[in-house]
Amino acid sequence: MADSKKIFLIDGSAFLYRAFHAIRTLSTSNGHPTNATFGFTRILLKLLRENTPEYAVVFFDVKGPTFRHTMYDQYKANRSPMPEELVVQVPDVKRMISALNIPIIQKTGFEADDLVGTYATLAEKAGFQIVMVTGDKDFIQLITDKCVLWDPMKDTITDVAKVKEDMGITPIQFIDVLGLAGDTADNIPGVKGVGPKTAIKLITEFGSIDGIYENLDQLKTKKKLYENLCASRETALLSRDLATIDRNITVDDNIESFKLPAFDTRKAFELFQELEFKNLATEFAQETDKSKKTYKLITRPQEMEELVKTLEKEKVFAIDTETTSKHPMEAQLVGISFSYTDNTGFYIPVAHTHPGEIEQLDKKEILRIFKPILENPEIQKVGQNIKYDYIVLARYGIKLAGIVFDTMIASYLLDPGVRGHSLDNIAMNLFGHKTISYEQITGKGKKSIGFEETPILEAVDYAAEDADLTFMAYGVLKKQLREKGLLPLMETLEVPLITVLANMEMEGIKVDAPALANLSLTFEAEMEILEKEIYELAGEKFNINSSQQLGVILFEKLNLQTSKKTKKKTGYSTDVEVLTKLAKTHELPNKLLRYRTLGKLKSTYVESLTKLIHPETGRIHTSFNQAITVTGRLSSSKPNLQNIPIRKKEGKKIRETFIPKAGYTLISADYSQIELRVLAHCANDKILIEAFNNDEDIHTRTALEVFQIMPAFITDDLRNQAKAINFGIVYGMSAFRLANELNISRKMATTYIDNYFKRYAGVKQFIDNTIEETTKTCEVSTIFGRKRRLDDIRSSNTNIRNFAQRAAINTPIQGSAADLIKLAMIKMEAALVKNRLASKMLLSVHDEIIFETPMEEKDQLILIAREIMENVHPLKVPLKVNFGVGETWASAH
DNA sequence: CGTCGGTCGTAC
DNA sequence: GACGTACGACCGACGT
Repeated sequence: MADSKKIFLIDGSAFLYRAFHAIRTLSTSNGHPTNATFGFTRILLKLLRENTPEYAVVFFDVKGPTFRHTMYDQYKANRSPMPEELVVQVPDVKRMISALNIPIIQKTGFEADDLVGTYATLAEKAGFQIVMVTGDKDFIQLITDKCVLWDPMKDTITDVAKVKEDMGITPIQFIDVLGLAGDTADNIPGVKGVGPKTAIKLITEFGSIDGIYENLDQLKTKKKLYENLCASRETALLSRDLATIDRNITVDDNIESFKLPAFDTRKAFELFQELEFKNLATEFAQETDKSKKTYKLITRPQEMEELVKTLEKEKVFAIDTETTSKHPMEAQLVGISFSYTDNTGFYIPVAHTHPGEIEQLDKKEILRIFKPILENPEIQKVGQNIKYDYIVLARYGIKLAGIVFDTMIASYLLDPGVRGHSLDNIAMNLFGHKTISYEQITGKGKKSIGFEETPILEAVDYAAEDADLTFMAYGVLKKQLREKGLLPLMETLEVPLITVLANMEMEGIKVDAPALANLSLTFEAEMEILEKEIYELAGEKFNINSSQQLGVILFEKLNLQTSKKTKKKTGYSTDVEVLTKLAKTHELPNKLLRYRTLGKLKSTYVESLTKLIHPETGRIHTSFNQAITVTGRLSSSKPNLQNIPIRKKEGKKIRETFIPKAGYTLISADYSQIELRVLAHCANDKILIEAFNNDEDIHTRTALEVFQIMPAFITDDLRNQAKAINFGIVYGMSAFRLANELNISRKMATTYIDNYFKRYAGVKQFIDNTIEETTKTCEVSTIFGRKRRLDDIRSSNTNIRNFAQRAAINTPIQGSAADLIKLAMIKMEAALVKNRLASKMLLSVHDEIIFETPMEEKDQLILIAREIMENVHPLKVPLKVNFGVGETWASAH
């Protein structure tokens, strides 16, 4: 038995519905529903993987009347038609099944059930073991010694023994059970008053419907049942016939045609990509077909000289470096790869520690050969995150020039909403290629080795592929950028910014390490005391850093007033707002707030900054990420220098540890109200423009407008309230939030907002227009043409839609401000060079640029920076920059 | 022992 | 539910 062949007969129609209902909603970005397709795919793949069947076939019903409708015109009459969202998925499901190379069978006038019955009979005759794959109990009648029923969703197998055990009948008797009990789903009437239980009992006793009617007298004692049976004789027989699965349809009986070939991986991949099943697409993506590729190892000087000549002639090539670290300021060069035409790549090993058979040319010699071409601005270079390679090469004395394109940034500009613009992702999206993974070469986790330790022959394909795919992606992405009108933004803003950021990263910023160490000690000492006091107040030790444990102490042990739950409702909230309230009634929350403040400063700032001081430069070198934020802002990481504290006293001490090098000073150049100025420009708002043109204090002006009082009556408090309103507008704030913020009634907040929009009518118009336009196009743009997709703005979910609406308002404002400061940075660097200044740009914090300037250059730098930054791009309002000079970042601000 | 979601806090 | 954009420390659940 075990060696007989197994065939899976799959009830496609049943799974279509089950998948549709099992998975709530799922659709592609353009709104095409995919939940049923996804669910069906999952079931099918699970089936194929867990059973690796040799034979399988999927059956579907055909729309329209069947022979059962001829027998009984009310058959399935209560069935509502297939929902439209499912109808549109049927072709997808069938394409998916075809891509997996599983045959599909359907026949006009019959249901999937009858096809399963017929093929089960045929297969049994042919000596197969049969597994019927369905959740439909009607199929029980088909079970035999060779044929079982498997429900993959519940993972239950029903065989002859199970039927006997559950119901005490044989499978074939189940037809008669259905005949008596009927089936509401199929609108099979059965006998009135007889349900499944009674039906089973009757069939167990009498063997069949015929048996019952032959012995009807025996049931006279049960009056109701007897009467019902008498009245429904015809119906019972009809129901039985309706419930009987046809096992003898005329069909093509070539079971061998159900033998499964391998998947059509390519087709499946393309379909999954089309349906936006990302994980499945990745799974079905194929590794690059190596026969198409020419990846060459270059080790001899003559070969290198030849390659250089070719690259010179080609005028544009992709470059990629292999190194020992992800951080460009620490990385040692291990190898360089190039590609100048599709499907080719060259790898030059530079410093593999286990070269194997291969002889590496001396590093210096290699760099000498390639330096001229790398530094030649006429020869164009393309890279994937080329800022990284620029920094690495710069540390080897090579100043990479002629950078014209970065595939990571291109991918980002095309869709900044997508997280992840790695070459792997890009290659997958553009070519459906799975790249050779880094782990494949170096191993994973503990056992992993550095790239320098990889044998050269194993590194070649990996390294060359990166350059190859980068070059290939360059061609496609450039075309896509052009089509979307994003090429100017790329070429005039993002590409020139690459080297500006690289230079800033390399420059780094000095921190006062001893001062940091002192802070650490001070914080630590106070935290220790607080810790003891907190345990005492709590009456026990607990993990102070665990908000969960803290919640239990505060609200269950000490019975303090609970005010709110956490966002995801996982427990009590213990954030600042809550603790501050509680601090009025209990000392513990008060101590905790202090503990949290110090802990935050110590672990997030003091300790991490200390760790990140570069051993050679003694400075801190952040990474400015150019392809992360949805709005176009930069982000900063390792460490994040864009959230160094400033607002509170303790935090300010951190900022004070950022200092200039000897003989220099720090200068901060801060755009004043850049976002509100951008808003004034975009909204073309009369009052806002007037206020900025007159260089008024914008918060005071808003106070005047909103509160409708004389200037003399504007207090600090009123100005602060107006400030909150101004900020809120930029973020799309609600009356609820404003009321909370200002501690006023919601009604009052509504009045303020109404007043605001009455006075600033241009702003109101801008918000309405933006939402309306974005709903039409699902896209917002900045002044410089940067785009962000906002498909959610059409969501039927109010929360999601509101969120998208606020993002639609905020993005052009935040994004345009980001565009402006990026351009300012580019122009500033050029100006520093042109004026032969020794000043350096060190940091950019959204609306601020930090310079390190020789004392004697101070005034000149401010003059130049003001000129450039304030005139970076003409708007309907002037741009204003405030300067601060100081011996620490805190005092420069 | 790594990953990942949740919570909290810092900046603009 | 209720204000946009980030990074990252810590906890705790979960999987290997």
